[in-house]
Amino acid sequence: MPELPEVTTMVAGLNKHTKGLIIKSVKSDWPKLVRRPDWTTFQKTLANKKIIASKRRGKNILLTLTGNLTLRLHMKMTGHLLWENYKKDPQNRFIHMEIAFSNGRHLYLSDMRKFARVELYDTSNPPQDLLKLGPEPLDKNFTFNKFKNCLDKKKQGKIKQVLMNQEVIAGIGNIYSDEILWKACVHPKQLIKDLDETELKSIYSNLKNILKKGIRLRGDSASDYRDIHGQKGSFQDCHMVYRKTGQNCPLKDCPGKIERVKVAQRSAHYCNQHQKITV
DNA sequence: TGCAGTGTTGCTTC
DNA sequence: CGAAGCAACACTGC
Repeated sequence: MPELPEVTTMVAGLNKHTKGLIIKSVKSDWPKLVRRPDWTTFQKTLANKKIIASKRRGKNILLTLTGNLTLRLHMKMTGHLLWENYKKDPQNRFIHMEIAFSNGRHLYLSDMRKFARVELYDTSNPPQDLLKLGPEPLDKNFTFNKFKNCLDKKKQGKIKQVLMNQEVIAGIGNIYSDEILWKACVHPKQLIKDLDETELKSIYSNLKNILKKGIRLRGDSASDYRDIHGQKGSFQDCHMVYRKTGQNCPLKDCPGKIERVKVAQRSAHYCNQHQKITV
């Protein structure tokens, strides 16, 4: 599930522990997770490369390596990275790749469902889908006007689906979009064209605030996510709607109940009283 | 017991 | 072109 806050937390951990380390070898019991180049070339190319720094772009982890190379990791649904001496936890059993460093330490990729994808490319020639990502929502340059312009491209779209569209804004997934819309008092199926200025402003500011809160709490471990030490984040303790179907709305004095609907084949959770569709 | 549901994305189809 | 459906995989919970 790693969304922007979880990926941010992982990248911070990588920069603390793996910066400057030299890769000795790479192993995998599921080489299929490497998209390109082919597994043998991947192994050979990585050997003796140094990690210069790690960064995040959307939900992607990008490791800048020597040799003008970038190692891209996408955790998809259930992937997370684990550093040497990580905490034992049932979610940390699914190790499918191991990077050994010349100082004897290791970085592991655990992924129950094996959806995670790894890609090594020339930094000057990044994959198309990375280039197509929308702006970073926590960027200083991501102003309210930028936000409105992004949404304008999807006038007929439903707000939840548009918030999760990585080509519109990068990094938001199912959990954070539900929480943002609950706080902004907007129904997940509300069409972009029917949002008024007040609602847009509220979505914009809550989007920034809730993602920042997710980062402060080191991510959401309601399910499988763990940080690189194998430890849980705590955003799940602050869920207002996500997977709370049937419960009372936690908003002060709101008599509503939490309901679940499908939006673009994903489950959306919302309050049936203070998140109404308006036209 | 069995099958629907689960955080994401990209490919195929219409 | 865009949107919808589904596959990739393994586990949980009804």
